[in-house]
Amino acid sequence: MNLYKYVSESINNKLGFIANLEVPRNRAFGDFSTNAAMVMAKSAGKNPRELAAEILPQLQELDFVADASIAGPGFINIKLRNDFLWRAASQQKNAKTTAPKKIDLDYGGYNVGKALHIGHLRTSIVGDTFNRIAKYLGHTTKSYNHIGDWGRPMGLIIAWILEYGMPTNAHELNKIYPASTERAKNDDAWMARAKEITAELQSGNPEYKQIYDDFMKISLAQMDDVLHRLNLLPFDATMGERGVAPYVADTQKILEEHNLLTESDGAMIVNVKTDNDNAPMPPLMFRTSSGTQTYAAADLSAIYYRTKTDHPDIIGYFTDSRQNLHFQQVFRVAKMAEITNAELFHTGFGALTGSDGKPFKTRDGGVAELLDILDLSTDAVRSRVSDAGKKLDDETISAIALAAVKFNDLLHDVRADYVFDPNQITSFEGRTGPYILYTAVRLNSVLKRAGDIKNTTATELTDDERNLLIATLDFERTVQSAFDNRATDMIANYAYDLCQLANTFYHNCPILRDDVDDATRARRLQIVQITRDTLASAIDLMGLTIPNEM
RNA sequence: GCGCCCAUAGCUCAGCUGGAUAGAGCAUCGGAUUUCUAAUCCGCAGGUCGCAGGUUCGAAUCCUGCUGGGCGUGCCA
Repeated sequence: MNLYKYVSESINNKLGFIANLEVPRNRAFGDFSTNAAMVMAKSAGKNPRELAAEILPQLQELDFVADASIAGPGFINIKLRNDFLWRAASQQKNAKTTAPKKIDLDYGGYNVGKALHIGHLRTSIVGDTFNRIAKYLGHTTKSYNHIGDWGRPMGLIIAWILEYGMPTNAHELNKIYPASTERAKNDDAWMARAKEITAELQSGNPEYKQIYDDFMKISLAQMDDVLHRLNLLPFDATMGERGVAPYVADTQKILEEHNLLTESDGAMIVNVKTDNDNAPMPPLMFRTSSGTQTYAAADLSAIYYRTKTDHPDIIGYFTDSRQNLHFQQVFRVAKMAEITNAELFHTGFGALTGSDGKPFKTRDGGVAELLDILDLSTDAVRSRVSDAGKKLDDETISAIALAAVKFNDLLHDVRADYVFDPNQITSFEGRTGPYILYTAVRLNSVLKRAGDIKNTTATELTDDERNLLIATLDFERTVQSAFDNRATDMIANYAYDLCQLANTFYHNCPILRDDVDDATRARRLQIVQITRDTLASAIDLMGLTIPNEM
């Protein structure tokens, strides 16, 4: 049950007034507080405290209110009845929306012929978690991996392969693009050749197409490997620049019908600047002067394709914030040309920086590869396990290591830059993924030892028990809020807060010890079960798995 | 130049509904288990919420200006 929503609506119905329900920072004040009296006081021309005294009896009539009192400038603090709390917490959670939507999600966006690097971490993890959140709420999603598989990098790679031969594995393949780009910097003829090959590949040159198909296989296998290791939901479609290429002509036709396309310096552009813009708003480039497809054309055509085939209510993108302007342009054109009616959103991530505030680089100055980061974390877990004299299998070690990386990434506000510190990834105390999993393992361990759990009732609850139950009742609101705000970090922060309360409870409230009476034991076991189930749901939304032991 | 984003404890971050004494983790220091997993728990200490104004009964939160940083600003994707 969404406790907050229930209490808030009940109070509003009772008072016939939309009041603001808050959770007091200091829990000693109560479980909830409302500023209704303070807000109403102004229009009523009354003193807030006097008004609070008038509405207090009405609130006390509500069946879930154990106690309501006036505090400070006119807050009304409410304490919930224990039996109500118990019934609410014992209910099956149901966060399903009453208005399910069709949502196309675009994240991942990997590049063919390049290793996945640290920059792909957020789009993968945050996009995947958002997808899981949307599904949890009952929406229908379709996830697209809009891969970079048709642009100039393809020409650069093919040019290299023509000269030096086909790579046999991903490691070799990944070296080609950087090498070829480096050469193009000082070799204009090489760059011209790459551009030419790109244009010819796009217009169907069979020789280039064959080479392309060959290294594409290596690249797709590499992507699958990473997806698997990150425990991401499989993409519903891996369809990128090339996949939408057949729809560019249709899209172009629509732009022409709306008289939006103009020619400029040999390129085809759409002017998107309006008189209201004081921001720089360059035109959207639909086709380059050398005749190649642009990424804007690909994204527009993707919107066209998705609208035609999926009829989505929402199309959402998760990429880094450097593409903010790009998506602004694309969205404007999509609306100007009436390509879609769907709500379009783009969530741009901040960068991962080093401790100097500059984009994160490895010690040798290179870009950190994603798999290297997972390996780093795995090694740290392994040595910690062996230091502690524990024996855990590889699967468990991988699960813990992955939790460390993913949770660290999910924890931060997606819009802000955050400092990426390898030491933090390999430190497992406090607010970390391993802490979350450890808590779940502890709770599972109690349940396993306890055997069957019978439902019970409770009217007396200790503070530790109450706080924990109330926290579990905040889960549905958190998921909804994470969805509304596209803020996956809310899930991670919620999970951490829940774990803190769970560990405090665990420490202070013995359950299976001999000196615990039956009623207390039954009550606490049920609390453990409720907490475990809630935590497991949060862990699942983050795409983590709970090990059997830690 | 112009635009967007960011600035909270030594460090990393919450505070996404404008509320009461601004919260965590790490690091430092001090405690707790012959006990359901110590990757845990409890405590001490640590803050002019970048600066200056404004709106409000009330501002870390909203507005304006400034400073500092990141990113972007038509043929890379």
